Amino acid sequence: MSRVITIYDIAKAVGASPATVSKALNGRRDVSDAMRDKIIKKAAEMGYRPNVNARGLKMKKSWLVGIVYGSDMHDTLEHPLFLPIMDAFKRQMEMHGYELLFLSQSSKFIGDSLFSHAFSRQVEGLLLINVSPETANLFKHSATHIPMVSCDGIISSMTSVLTDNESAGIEAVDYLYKMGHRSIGHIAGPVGMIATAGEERKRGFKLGLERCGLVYDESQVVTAKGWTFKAGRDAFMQLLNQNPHMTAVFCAADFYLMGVLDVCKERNLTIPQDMSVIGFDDLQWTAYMNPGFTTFRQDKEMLGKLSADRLVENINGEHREEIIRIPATLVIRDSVTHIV
Amino acid sequence: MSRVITIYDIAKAVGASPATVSKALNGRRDVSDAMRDKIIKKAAEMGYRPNVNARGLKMKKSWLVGIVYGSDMHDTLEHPLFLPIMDAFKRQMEMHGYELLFLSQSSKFIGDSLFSHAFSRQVEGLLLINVSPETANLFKHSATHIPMVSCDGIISSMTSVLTDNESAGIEAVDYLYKMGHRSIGHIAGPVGMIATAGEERKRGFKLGLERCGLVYDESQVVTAKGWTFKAGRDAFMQLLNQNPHMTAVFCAADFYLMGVLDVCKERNLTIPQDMSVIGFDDLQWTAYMNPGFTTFRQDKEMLGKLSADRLVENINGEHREEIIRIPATLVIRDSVTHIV
DNA sequence: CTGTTAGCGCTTTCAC
DNA sequence: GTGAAAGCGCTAACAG
Repeated sequence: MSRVITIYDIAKAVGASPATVSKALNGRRDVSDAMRDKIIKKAAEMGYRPNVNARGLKMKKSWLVGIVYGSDMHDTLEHPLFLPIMDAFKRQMEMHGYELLFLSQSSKFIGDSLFSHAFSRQVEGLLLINVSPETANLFKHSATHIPMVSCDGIISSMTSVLTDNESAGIEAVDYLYKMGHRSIGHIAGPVGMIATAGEERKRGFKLGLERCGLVYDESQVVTAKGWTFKAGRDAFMQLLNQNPHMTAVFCAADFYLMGVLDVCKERNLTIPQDMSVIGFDDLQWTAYMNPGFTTFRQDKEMLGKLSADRLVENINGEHREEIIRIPATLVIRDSVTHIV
Repeated sequence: MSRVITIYDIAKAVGASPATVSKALNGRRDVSDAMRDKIIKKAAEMGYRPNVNARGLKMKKSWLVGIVYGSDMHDTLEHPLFLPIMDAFKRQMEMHGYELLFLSQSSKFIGDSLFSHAFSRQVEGLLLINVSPETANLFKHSATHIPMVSCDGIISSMTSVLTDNESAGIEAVDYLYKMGHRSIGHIAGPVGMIATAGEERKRGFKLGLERCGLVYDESQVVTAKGWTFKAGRDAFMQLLNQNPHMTAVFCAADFYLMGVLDVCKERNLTIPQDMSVIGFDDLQWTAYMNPGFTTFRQDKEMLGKLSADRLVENINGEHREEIIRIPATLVIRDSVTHIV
């Protein structure tokens, strides 16, 4: 940090006092127009940059929020939702005048230590993206209260913004039903993990069946043992064995698609002729597979934006604990066939 | 920002002066052990958090660096390298005592305005991840000089940290050669884009051929018109037409794999029996395809870590402009066959 | 060892 | 309209 221009320098240059410069730069009305113009011009000329920290020190307002992401699983770092959500969040926070401090939960910084950092930097709020339940707990039990919003995961006692998984589940079944399918299976996401997405999608699946007047049987759902290819593969295998006549499967995650594909190849089942499939997340490659996969797209833009709006509301004192749901959209490609 | 504990509060509580408290808390030696213990204990008890900004104001050291990411293409937000690199960078910066401010280059904040932000926050350095050439230019021409490191892209006049693409290209050919292939094609990445990865990999391809004693012919390389599936598909089609006897293809990006797959299916070519293929990036799904794809893995951890180390060096005044290369590793799976 | 003082850059009364 | 003065929380001389 080399020699930097301060309001004192400007004051000296235009022959005014620092106070006046401050006022002019902040658009106060009690400065003559002539003086204001002169100051603003000079400031630009000298390349003045306000020292946000000094200002914050005085005003007790940092205009900084922290963002905490990631579970302990390293994989999530490659989760395609994170960056888009963060980016949308950032853009919206910028609209509100805030900037972002990056606070991932690396092992050493879990819990209180993470809070220390946040506090020491005077952050005014925290966005939690997909944090692990343990961390969430630490946060809730922390003595200090700081406005927080959880995105892509429900954390009780704070506003949570996430995809309407249940409705998506219903829509999946509905779509499959309309396409003529009557024997539908579901590979559910694991429970007890980050977020409750797995359970919610499964609930939607059941509700969808009900609405279409189909009877639900335990055998139609197999819960995968993780959000991975392998887990999907195993689950699908079991599902097929339990439902030899199944014509369609709704996967709670695109990751499972690969497993389904694998098993289908093994058993000589063609997609979509012999097996229709719907995924979840619209991962990049799903569009390029052959056939292209029909899958749900989460509205990452909205997820980030609304998280930002809620967080600002919280910061401004309007604390309300609620769960906000963003609809997912079904992206129809070629992995579901119409049967008669 | 509610009522917050300061060193004055602690001073009062233990009956010492703020200066002593400051010294004790900062591990200075000129405080009696008894007093130090008392202060530290009290501080913890009262939940004291140092105000980093106040300290920075005094010390002229913010312990903050900014991170600028993303090209103008929205897609990059889903680029699987970003988050891992950022995360590795963050962890390493943390080791050095720094925290991260998030400065994506949303359209409105390009160029000087981005600098204003960075400056106003007193950031001591900037990490540029894969920024667009235009932005890079704005940075270079900016009047203000602030230590910068470019990751995953070469920007002249600053230290750049990136994968050793050329060597990877050589290795690809070498491996293919050892597996018995003699007619090898290459789908090159587009030129003039972010980074020079495309050109570098192509250069490696040619060098590899040379080393293996194979003659290179123009027809063996087709440059894709982007980093997309579609571009890869078109390129491969052309490549096949130009080289009917080709038995292997080295793709500059995993994205191209899908296109290759597509064309192979069309032409009834089985991978790897009829066509061996190598990709680049080790995207998650490449492992789960059937067959699993052989591809290069970039060392995101190292990319982030070294970027951090170099940036800190720069901040500490050791300015050197260099290009640091990190080797990629060939992840061998089943998309290359041994021919006789 | 400990405390007093001054000042980092900024904003904000409150006189003038 | 303008400026002098005080203070945000912290640290660095420098006395004592």
